[in-house]
Amino acid sequence: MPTIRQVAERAKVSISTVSAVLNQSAYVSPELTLRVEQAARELRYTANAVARGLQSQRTRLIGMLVPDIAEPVYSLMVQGVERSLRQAGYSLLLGSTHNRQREQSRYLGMLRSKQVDGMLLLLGFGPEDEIAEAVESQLPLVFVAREPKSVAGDVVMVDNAEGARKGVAALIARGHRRIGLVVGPRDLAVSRSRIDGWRAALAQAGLGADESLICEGDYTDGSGRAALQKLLALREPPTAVFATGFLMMTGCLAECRALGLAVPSQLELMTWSDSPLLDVFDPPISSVEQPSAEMGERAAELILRRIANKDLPPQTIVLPTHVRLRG
Amino acid sequence: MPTIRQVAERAKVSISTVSAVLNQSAYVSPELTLRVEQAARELRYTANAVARGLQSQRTRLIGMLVPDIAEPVYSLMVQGVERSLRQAGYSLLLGSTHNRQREQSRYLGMLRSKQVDGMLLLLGFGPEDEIAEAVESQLPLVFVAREPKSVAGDVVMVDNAEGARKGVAALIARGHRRIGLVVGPRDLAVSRSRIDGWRAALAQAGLGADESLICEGDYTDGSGRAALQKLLALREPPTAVFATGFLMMTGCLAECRALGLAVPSQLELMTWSDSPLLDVFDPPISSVEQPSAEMGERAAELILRRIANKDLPPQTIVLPTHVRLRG
DNA sequence: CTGTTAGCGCATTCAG
DNA sequence: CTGAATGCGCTAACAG
Repeated sequence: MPTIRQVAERAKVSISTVSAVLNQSAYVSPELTLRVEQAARELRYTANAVARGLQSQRTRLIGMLVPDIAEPVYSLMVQGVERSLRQAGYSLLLGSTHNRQREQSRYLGMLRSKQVDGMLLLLGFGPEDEIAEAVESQLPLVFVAREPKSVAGDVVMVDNAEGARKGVAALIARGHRRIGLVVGPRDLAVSRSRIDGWRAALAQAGLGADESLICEGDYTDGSGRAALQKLLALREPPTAVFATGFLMMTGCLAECRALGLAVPSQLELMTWSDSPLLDVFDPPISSVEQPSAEMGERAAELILRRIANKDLPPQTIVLPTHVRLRG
Repeated sequence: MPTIRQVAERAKVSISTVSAVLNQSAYVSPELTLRVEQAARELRYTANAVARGLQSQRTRLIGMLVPDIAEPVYSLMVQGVERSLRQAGYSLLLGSTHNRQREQSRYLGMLRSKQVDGMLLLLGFGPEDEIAEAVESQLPLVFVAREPKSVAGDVVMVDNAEGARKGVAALIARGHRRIGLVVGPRDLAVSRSRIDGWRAALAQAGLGADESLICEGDYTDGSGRAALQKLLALREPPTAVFATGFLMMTGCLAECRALGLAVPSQLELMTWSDSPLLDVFDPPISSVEQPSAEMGERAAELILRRIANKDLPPQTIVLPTHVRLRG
């Protein structure tokens, strides 16, 4: 790889002149500019971003941690983030935590050491203090689809309680009285909010909230299958199940298949996802839609904004959810 | 962020001693080792990977370019790559090219400037010379799901011609005689191979290959819809359509829905994907499965191997495809 | 306006 | 076995 020095030698100027024309950071006479540009082209010179990063203390790197890249909701968010970042000339450093505390910590350290200019944290688990530390370290940070209670940072989210309430209310309006809820781990605020929404909808309809209808999963399809088994084993099984994750829903669906249960006639399914696949496949699965790709875009915008100005007050963006009834 | 110098001062040793214990690159007396470790812990010291990268000329960064992160096949590959890289202590720099030549060039430059230790190129478009240049630049490079003709590099792929042949043969075995083919752009070797496979299957069955049954798409669902429209408008429309991309298939399916065409009874659909969703949804869509996640893993292993030893002979890994008949 | 110089944080000689 | 010195490639003062 050619260095700036080689370009300078070839153009017969000093390295600072080369730097000046490359960064347009100072006036350079047209003829020297031309000589430099030509030399750079001939050498196929590309500035070394590592050296530049060391000097400027900015890497133009944004770290992003997601639970699982292959889950449609997250890949949509990643897509949105990537789109915004690329436009702004930033690159994306992506990591998958698989909802594991250990992986998250490890990645947090890795991203810190790589000197990312900012981080996007999706639905992180675990002790708030580790996160709080990251916040205090002044590193620009945006939480996505997470509800940090203790820390004051930038957040992009949807109103989980309200979304769940609307979804369950829609199921009630369809005549369901016992509605199972498959949520993620309870130590996530997101899960608790959704449970609250489920309760609120039932209360509004004057229905009791049978806690045994709540199943905890870990967003894998396996946990979805297990949850459905548990729900169907109840003395009074639900007639509808709201599985708040795409894979957990497909797990439920697979279990229905295995049991020969007709969907939605024998058991109605609802999920939390905005995958366009729900429109083209049977059985019809209603859903609470969140604008995942847009959340990613907004998160990227937020982090860039904060990088530009660290003193901005923390901002929370709450995007709307929509109930999509199908079938 | 604390620097190595601050750690040294706090531990009352020299910088090189700190470096030695942190990298275990030289013997340091137990007591000094202890002092250094404690100082590092107290300061929450994390080595600056940028400075280290500048010095060592290795960033432990791997760049990966995919056409579209949200396409299931690619998110599976990304997942596989990320899994392998993380284990090896490398980070993933991810970019989406949207099958656009411009974006690909831009990213290629960006990754070069970021001094990635290696690159994973998925199904890249465009002039081979740009790619060839990257190869000649000695930068470790692995092609995935691409068939570079001119260059000799590491490759992970599936046998596209054979996969397509098997898929079409299966459709023929089901009684179909006119089989539409929706492929990606013809300037991709992958597409040409699949067309070859389609032809081979027809030839083996003694059927003519009507070229008007071949539609070119761009892997978006919109292009899938358009392709199906075109196929159905033929004087003699196909009874089965092989859409060689997940989104192109869902596009076809959406169009069938819009037209009230029953799948598979009136029109059978086959796709090229290993999305587990195909197992749980209706209508049954047969598929030619490729092990996408594994391709990602193998690609990551290959690039790490090459980084470790640049002089290894180029290797091509061809993974098997499987026909999954559904419905 | 252009060239010289001093670090950015770290790893790595080489003396001591 | 430990510490002082050099340079990775680049930017930003500063001097000329």
